[in-house]
Amino acid sequence: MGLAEVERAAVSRFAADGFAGTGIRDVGRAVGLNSASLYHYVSTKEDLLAGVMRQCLEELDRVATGSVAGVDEPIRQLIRLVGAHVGMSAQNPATCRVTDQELRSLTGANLQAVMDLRDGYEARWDAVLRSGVRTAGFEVTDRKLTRLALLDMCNGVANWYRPGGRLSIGRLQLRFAELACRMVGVTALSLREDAAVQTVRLACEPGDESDVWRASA
Amino acid sequence: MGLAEVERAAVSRFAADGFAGTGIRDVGRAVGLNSASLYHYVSTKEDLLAGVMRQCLEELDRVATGSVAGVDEPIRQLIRLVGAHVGMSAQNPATCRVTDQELRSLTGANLQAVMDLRDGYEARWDAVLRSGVRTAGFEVTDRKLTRLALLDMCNGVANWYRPGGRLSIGRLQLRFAELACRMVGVTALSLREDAAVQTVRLACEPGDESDVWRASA
Amino acid sequence: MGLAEVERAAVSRFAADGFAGTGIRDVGRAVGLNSASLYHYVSTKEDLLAGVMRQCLEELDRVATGSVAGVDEPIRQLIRLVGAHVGMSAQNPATCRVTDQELRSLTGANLQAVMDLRDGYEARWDAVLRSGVRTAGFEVTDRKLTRLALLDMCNGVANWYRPGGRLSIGRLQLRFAELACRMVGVTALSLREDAAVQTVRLACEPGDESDVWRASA
Amino acid sequence: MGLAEVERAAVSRFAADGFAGTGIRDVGRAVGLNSASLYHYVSTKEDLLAGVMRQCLEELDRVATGSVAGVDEPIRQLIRLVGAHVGMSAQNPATCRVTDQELRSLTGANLQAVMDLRDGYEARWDAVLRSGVRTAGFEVTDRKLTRLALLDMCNGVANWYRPGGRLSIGRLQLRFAELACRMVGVTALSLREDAAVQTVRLACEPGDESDVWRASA
DNA sequence: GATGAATGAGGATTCATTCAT
DNA sequence: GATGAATGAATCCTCATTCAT
Repeated sequence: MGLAEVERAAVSRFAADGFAGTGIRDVGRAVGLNSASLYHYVSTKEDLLAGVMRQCLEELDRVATGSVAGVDEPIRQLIRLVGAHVGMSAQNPATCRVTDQELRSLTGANLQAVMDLRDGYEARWDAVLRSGVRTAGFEVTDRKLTRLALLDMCNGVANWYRPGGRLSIGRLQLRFAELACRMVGVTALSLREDAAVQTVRLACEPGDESDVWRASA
Repeated sequence: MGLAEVERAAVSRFAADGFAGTGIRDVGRAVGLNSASLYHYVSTKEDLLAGVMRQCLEELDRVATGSVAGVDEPIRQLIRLVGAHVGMSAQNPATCRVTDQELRSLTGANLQAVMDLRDGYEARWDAVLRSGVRTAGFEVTDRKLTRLALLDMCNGVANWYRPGGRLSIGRLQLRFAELACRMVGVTALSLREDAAVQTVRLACEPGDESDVWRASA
Repeated sequence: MGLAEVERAAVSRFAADGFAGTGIRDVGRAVGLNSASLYHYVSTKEDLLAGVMRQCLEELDRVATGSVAGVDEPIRQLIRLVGAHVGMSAQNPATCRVTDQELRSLTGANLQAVMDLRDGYEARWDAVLRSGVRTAGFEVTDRKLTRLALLDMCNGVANWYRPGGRLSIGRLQLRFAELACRMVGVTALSLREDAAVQTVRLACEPGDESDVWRASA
Repeated sequence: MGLAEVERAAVSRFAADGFAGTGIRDVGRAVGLNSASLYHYVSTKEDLLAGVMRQCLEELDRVATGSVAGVDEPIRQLIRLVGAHVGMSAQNPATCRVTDQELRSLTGANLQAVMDLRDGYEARWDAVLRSGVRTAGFEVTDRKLTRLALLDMCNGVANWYRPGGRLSIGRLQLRFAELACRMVGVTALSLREDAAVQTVRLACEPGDESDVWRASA
């Protein structure tokens, strides 16, 4: 028993019922711990949330950064960003859902820290789009709008993808990269190599045995 | 004072803090009513939520249905669906956010009813994609995935669009329709006419004076 | 049922078990109210305490001020201060005990407000001693120490006096005034008239039926 | 590390925040011990309290008994009782405060034992007053009331005296003895010798470095 | 000696809801 | 149509205490 187990249980419940809709007792029940015992591993319900959100965004940033490192062509960078994001979302759907939807549940320093991470990450996408428009013939009418559309599309994956489902993660990355390329009006030559960004399963992502997906029908 | 005011207040709070994170007293405070008085207009907190979700989905379906009625070409149908969805999302962002995110807060008959509406609506998109692939040369590798990507992209609008912002709703519809066409690999001839689907402001959508957007930074 | 009843119950319990030793449910039980219902009358447990402490100190100050108004001779002023303090303590023993012992349970603005009241009241005693020493032959070796000894002696009344006991309040005032005069080395001529300061029962002082005294043995 | 250190920490916290307001973890933190480790030295939080109260009352009784042993004149006995009590209070203010105020926190056998000690001690004062009235011209109108006034006055010392303050303990004893003599209407001849009763610092009295006095302002 | 882990009970406070007025 | 009063259940979190290590 340790922090990781607690976080997995928490993410599982938060993803299913939302942060506000989840009681600390629910989390406890999900790890097989008295609600009081949780407080050996965690200082506050909100800190528990903030912890997993930070892990998620930090890993996302790390993967994204790594994936575009040493790659010059903007279209290949874009494909890799999509691959990274989709890979992370598909491999850690619960954590990503929580990270995407529970900003409003944070306050004070937690909120600030997570918002900073998110803003930094989004800036990375914006930079790729900008250079693509400038030097690689991206046909983008409204850069900000395109960035939002791309990110919302990719974020969606965490809402419906189930590990072990019909599509493999590799296929998913390929398809979304293809869509992204079309959205910026560019035909890519190296889709297959670039989209397959390797991502990891986060320590806080609940295992498949959890019932996160029960209520989604 | 009437049901509409109560619903507006409720949507405003639900959109800002989530259903579980909103107290019935918060809703009351937002309409200037004692929490007990709310129960003259509403039978239950959950019913209040279910009511606005139903209104939203029913209007969405009505607009979508109307927009494609009498239109034969699949690409024009798709453009109109996008226009309808984006228009609704931009004109009723709070309601659409709530509708999109609070399925998990419903139970029993409420859940069933709303899920049925949603499934019907999504089937409509699927039908357009199917006929597009069959008869209009849509380049769609995976139909279900494309539908999800399209809908997630469009749903995203409700998360960041602010009425009176930089972009008019018409522009927004145009841009998103353009993106959608690219995603299905088709060049449209009548973007401008088809995308501008007329949508209404729902009775339950809170006015601009509300502070729904405060915490979104 | 109203705030006064709640305060009486609270004072009764606080006096018996201390503020920290009293649960909000205990207070509720003592008024015959669900613990949740208390929050219709009171915003916070600490505010409940602060309220009664302020009432007590304000009334004490009012009585003391009134008792010395228009009286010139310091010894008569001293006798009246003693009469006022002893009268208040005897008529409101529970409230006075709580006020005397629970400063440490207050925080922030509550603490500041009550400390200001207390300091103002003590300054009044000091002023009488000073003028007594200067103009009325008080034999006081150490003024501050004498003030502390006098006040501690008078405060003690609230710890053991029971309304309806052996001594009437009038007798008590007389005896304590006598002791105070001796302590400052002065023989008073008008003990009987001056000591009998009229005091009131506070709205928050619990009635005799309460079991405040149970545990004192 | 030993029982004494634990008791010192406990007294320090109890004096500052009260018994009920002090958590066992607070005590632990104050000795640099895990809360579980405290239970090697102590069987129960209440027993910890009872232990220090007993030490205090036993030492008080010992000092008082010793101080009047072999002294015949009631006035000299009274002076010595005052000297003993004031000396103990000034040298062990935290312990004496706790002992004076936390009777209500004891139960069962602990309560009985401490009440017996206290009653025995008070009886000693009463005896001195009685013999003073009978054989030494004490002008005491109400013996019980006088005893209470004397003891409350002396007990007060523990609430405001700080070791190393303006007054030495010797001075303090002298002043209080003087006040006591006046209260019983007798002029003493041997104040200086009799008042200077030697007292000890209890093993459970926290050192000056503690922050017991922080909140007293 | 010391501690981390664990827990049932209870801390203050808020919850959605009811009902008499 | 509106509200103040009331409540049982639940909220997050802390309590004193135990025990295996």
